Amino acid sequence: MAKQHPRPTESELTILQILWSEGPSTVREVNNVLNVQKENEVGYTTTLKHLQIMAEKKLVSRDTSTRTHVYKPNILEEDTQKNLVKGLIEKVFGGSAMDLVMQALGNHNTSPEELAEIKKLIQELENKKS
Amino acid sequence: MAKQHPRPTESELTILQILWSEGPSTVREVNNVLNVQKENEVGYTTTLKHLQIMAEKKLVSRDTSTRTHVYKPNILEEDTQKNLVKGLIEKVFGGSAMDLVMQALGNHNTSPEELAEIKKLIQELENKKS
DNA sequence: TTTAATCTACGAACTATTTCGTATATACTT
DNA sequence: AAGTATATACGAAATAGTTCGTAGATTAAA
Repeated sequence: MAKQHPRPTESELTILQILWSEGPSTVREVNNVLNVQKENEVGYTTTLKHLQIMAEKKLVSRDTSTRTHVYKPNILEEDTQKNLVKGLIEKVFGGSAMDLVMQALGNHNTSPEELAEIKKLIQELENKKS
Repeated sequence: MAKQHPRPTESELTILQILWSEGPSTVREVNNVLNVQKENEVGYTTTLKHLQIMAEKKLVSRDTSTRTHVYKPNILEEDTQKNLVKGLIEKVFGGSAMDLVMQALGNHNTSPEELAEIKKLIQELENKKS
């Protein structure tokens, strides 16, 4: 059975995104990324604190062998997406994955190529069923 | 331009679900539903307080003409779903609605009928594009 | 080697959310 | 009418999340 990590908060999710896309990073690096993408400055120690708490929660692990610690995500981006989608489906769509899909497709621009890809996936799912 | 309601919290969302499915309800009624669906009892005044706050935030409106107030949702379920999906796509799927769809389809059981319905929607979207 | 820069740890303020007790008013029962 | 049940309002404790200042240690620069 897989371990049960607590659900990341908003801020934690933002930081996880950075770690997923940038790879293992120092507090300074994470903080820099935060400050280019956000309009409102985030203090260095704020980011530090977040990462420390995330380490306590085991959302990240860190290498403390050098003075400047290096943090890396301890959970997979895909698993996190999966959990959040699952939660949303249960919480807001009465358990119907399809309702969410319809909503997402209907209200957001999706290119013909993407639609084709989805069709391919549906095809595969239909084959698996039979 | 549409009005800007604050995003409902978890608890508020739970209560909104009840109002959407049950229609205009009293505090007592909402509280009863909460207590059958949840394992842990929720105090009456807790539910009352939630609804009062939600009224302040304009998430619900209430009829106070009788002693026992009647609350009804002030926002549409569909709009709320739309906002939450939009947020999730931006926050967790890098803006790609398709990634969310793939995730949702891949990880949850979807019946052949539902898949057919999604295909129909895709068809419509493709026609619209051309 | 003194000074400046940078790092972690820690505590604490501040805000948001959740929960409920108590007071007070109103309606219902007997 | 007296007593019980039920309603709203309000305050405030309890919990969770966010933000940052300050202290002390370590490294880099002058």
